Amino acid sequence: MFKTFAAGRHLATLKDISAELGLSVATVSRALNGFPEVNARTREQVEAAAKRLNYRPNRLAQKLQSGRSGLVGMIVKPDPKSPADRSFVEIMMGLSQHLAAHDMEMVFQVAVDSDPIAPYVRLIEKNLVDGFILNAPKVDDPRIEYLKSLHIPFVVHGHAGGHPDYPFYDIDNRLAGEQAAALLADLGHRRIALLNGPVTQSFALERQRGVTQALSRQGVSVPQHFFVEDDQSTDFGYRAALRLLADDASARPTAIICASTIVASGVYQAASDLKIRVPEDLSVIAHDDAVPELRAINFAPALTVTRSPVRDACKPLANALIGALSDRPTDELQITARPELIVRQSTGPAPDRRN
Amino acid sequence: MFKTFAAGRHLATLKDISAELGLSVATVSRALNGFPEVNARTREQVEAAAKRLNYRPNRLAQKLQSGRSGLVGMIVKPDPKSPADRSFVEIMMGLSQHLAAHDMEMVFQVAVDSDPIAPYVRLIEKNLVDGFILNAPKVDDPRIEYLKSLHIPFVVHGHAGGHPDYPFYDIDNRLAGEQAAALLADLGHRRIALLNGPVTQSFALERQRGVTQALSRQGVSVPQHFFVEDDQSTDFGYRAALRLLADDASARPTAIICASTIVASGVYQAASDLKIRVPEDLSVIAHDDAVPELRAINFAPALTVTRSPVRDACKPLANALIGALSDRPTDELQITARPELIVRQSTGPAPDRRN
DNA sequence: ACAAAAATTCAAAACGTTTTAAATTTGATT
DNA sequence: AATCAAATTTAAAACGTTTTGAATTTTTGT
Repeated sequence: MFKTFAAGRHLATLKDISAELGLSVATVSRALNGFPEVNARTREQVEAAAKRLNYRPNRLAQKLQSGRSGLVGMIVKPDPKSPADRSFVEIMMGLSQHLAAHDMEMVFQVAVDSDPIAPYVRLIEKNLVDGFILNAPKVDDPRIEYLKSLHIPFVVHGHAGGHPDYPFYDIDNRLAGEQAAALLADLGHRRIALLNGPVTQSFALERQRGVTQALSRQGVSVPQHFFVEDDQSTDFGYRAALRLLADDASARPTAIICASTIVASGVYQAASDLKIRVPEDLSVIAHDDAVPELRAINFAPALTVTRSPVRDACKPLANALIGALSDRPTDELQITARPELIVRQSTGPAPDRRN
Repeated sequence: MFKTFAAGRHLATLKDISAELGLSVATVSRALNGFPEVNARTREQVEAAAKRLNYRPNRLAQKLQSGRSGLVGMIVKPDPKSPADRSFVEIMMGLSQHLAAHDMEMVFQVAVDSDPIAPYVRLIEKNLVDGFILNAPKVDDPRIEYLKSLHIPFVVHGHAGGHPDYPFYDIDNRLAGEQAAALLADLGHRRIALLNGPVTQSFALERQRGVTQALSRQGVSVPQHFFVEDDQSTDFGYRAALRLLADDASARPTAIICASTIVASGVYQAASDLKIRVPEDLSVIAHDDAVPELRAINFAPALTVTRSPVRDACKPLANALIGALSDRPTDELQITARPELIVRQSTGPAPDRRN
């Protein structure tokens, strides 16, 4: 049998401190909040008493007064097409840590609604959160327009195309595509396939642009059906690779660019099933978010990647969110990180160039 | 450039409604909260006005008054030994949905501290949450003692051994172990190995007990080194299986019980590398949480499992938490679910029994 | 028509904080 | 010692809600 939350204990309040010291509540509040006008000795006493009584400000009362709650919302929408996609977890975990360092908390919610903004409305109308973290933005994401129209602070992991006027952290997905395609083209590959995420997601669109750009710069043109898009599952990688590699050796791709290590593992499987050797017959390169599940270095042969750890996004995102909450100008809070090209054993010269 | 949260809009308050109708704030509050003493016509008017003005109660003000916030905390501690363990995600996502249906929210936090209760203290002292969801309890988990001592409501996914006097949802892990071991023993297996989770976690301890119990009932005894425990990674499954199966055919296990499908996939890999056939030379059975990442049915051969979907826990857990928050007696809120034994193609008669 | 009872509404206090404007104390200057 | 300014502290209001106890209105019984 449980007592209610409040029943158990009494947390010290400003009033307790003020009673203890014979000061007014106002002075105590100011002392603790570092106002310049309070006497140095008074401040010391107050701080000592606060520590002694184990005082913790009541966030809810603060918010009631100030309009700030120290809570930020993160709403994730599971994609029914790829229920195993847990890319948000990394961000959530990292962000939560950095927010905690600034004494903020994250309110988490799963969106089940089909209306993309409904869960945001819900949280906003509850008057609970100061701002939001958005992830996996779609091209022209309606959530962004909505939050902007309400002047509610938010930061975006990724960005939604165009010239964003909101804070975001993103990696240079176009560059990642370019790096991968350029590496392969330099190795003599001419039939290069791309197993991409859905191009309604802006990261996938950018990657595709990067690949296309690098290829056309190098004068390589590939058939349309070499560009495949779907969820980012191993299964997708497996099936798509099987199909592409079913053609005879003169028509099938000699290199595959994968949206993720997850997809690449499917490609490895397909190649192994078809007795196609990596990298002799087929070069494989993937983009690597460095999530712990599937590490590129553990592939056999070790996987060549364009690498940009998701973890890297967390601190800048937390800082950007805090900046946005305190009215700092947006343009200071826009970060585009460069992926790193790491060449391992899964890429090699095009088959007709060997020897 | 962003305005602060509050700057943008004005949410209707009780005062607005009371002004609109010429009533007192108190009456409006009562009307909306279904108090019996308000006149039926008045209530109608108030409800109409509330809808018209799109009134939403300010949760923070409510909490300030009532001591309830409608927020529950979930704190997860990533295990440094198995950084890829994301078993909490399923619970988080499911629970968040059910909580939302009751107009509650989940505050999420990652624990970095080595002190297991520190993050709980933090959240409690902020005076923010009404209760907690605990997951992955250790045997005699200190968090449970702490929360009980403070009379703070919580529910546990899993349980911490003994005769719990707190609300929990757990599967019958001992039964799962028994089912698996009994199936194998019935098939004639005598050398049965167990790749378990760490027995400091109570689920793993229970499974082990179940296995031991079933085996001793059937008069089977296995060498100590057949019981292995570690994180629940594919890698662990792979390495442990390689080691166990390295012995010659008369000494090595003829069946392996795995803590999860993840571990089983490592075992399959090892068997494949050693040219040991499943199920002819080796039977494999795993416990299946039915997480979307790795589905037992997609294994080749399809994996025999004891199955109990994590998802099933979410609704009972949400209900239990809500019950705990409203002082319902604990014993109504204790649920132990039976796993289901699903025999597929990865288990068969012991090799010496074939034909 | 009048008092008593019941039904309904109200004003005010409370929750814990911040902030405004005013009051008090201290120190310096004459 | 009196005056003025600066430094420090205070009381009170505000945020939006619920609840207490009292006040008002309506209904009932005679």
